[in-house]
Amino acid sequence: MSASETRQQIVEVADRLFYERGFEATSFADIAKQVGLSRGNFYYHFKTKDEILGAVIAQRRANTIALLEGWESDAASPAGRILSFVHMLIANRTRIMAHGCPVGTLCNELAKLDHAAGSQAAALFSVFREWLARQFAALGHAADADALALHLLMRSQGVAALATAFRDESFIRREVADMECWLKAQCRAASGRSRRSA
Amino acid sequence: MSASETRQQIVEVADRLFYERGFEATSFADIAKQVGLSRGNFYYHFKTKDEILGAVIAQRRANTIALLEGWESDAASPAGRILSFVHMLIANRTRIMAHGCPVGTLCNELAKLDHAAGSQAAALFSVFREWLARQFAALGHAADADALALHLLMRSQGVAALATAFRDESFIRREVADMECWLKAQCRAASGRSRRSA
DNA sequence: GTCTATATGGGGATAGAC
DNA sequence: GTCTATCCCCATATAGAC
Repeated sequence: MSASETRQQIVEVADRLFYERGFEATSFADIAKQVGLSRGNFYYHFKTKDEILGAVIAQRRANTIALLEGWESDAASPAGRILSFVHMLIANRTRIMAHGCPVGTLCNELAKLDHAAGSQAAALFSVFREWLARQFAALGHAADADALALHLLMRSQGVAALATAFRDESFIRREVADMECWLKAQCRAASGRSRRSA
Repeated sequence: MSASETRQQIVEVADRLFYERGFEATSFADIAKQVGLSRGNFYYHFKTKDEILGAVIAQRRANTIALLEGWESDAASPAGRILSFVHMLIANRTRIMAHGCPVGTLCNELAKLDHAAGSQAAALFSVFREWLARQFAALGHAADADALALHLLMRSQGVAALATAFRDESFIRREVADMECWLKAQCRAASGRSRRSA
């Protein structure tokens, strides 16, 4: 197998294990075993654990950007795009109830470890934040687009955290429905304002 | 020093370190050092790390119940009591921005470790949940008291998660203000309903 | 590019002297 | 109740043969 293919496999397995078990709890041996590699050979591809973490975060960032671009082309309206974000909670509910939000839990873990990559992990949130802010701006909320983006991110994080603790799928669905209501209210507020100013 | 005093000191130090650094990342040596105990002597008080975790969770549970009882006597109205809960985010903002919510981050970590104590940690959420539900019921929201309690818990978790990632105090204050608005709306909805049914 | 063998450090946990 | 000394395991990381 070529080096780049092996490297890619390592990153994919590490990505999954860091999510399912956490960064610290995942050992080189765990990753090497699932890739089908000896521990020794592992170091040919990655010198340190932090290097793998950096590659995993970079891949998550690229995947996130691709995901958002997909939503951008799938949905015509800003509101429809924001709904795609909200419905991610339902689409990924099983994994969320088992392991939480991949971004939120990684940020929390790295914050506690005082790890240098903490800011790069937090930047994954920024990718969502800026994309959501653009959608809210397009919706007519130019002035408070960032605050609305953060508010929705906040809700998704809260839902993920409690869904993990209580393993309650109906809670997720109820809160998603509440976010849909909230979003509709934001749409009305924006169109109401534009009518008044017209 | 008496055994019970030493034990209590161990639990307090472990509680703090589990919060600040995480459960797995905290070693016996870390705790022993801060208590001023040798590693060997440590095992006189606690046989396993899980035993310490159990004691820490039990203490957190007792502290939480005491906290809620304090709010119960401090504030006369259910709305005032709920506000005490909401304002906890501001009172603890510095620690939250550094290490997240003690309950949420512990639940997340234990979920990933597939640790047996995960359900006991989640029960800490239940203490808040049931207390909040009682306040909402007293407010006149008997039918959806639990859903409202979960909704507020969800928000506090979301705020804690993003506050840790972005270290943004103004975000916390803005979302707390939004929760106050939401709470007022719930009060109006309850009193409006009771007037109509009268 | 992959392997085995190994160095080194730290973790949890125990035994037994004081 | 506290200590030192020690065991064992597993972690990251390296060296060098193939």
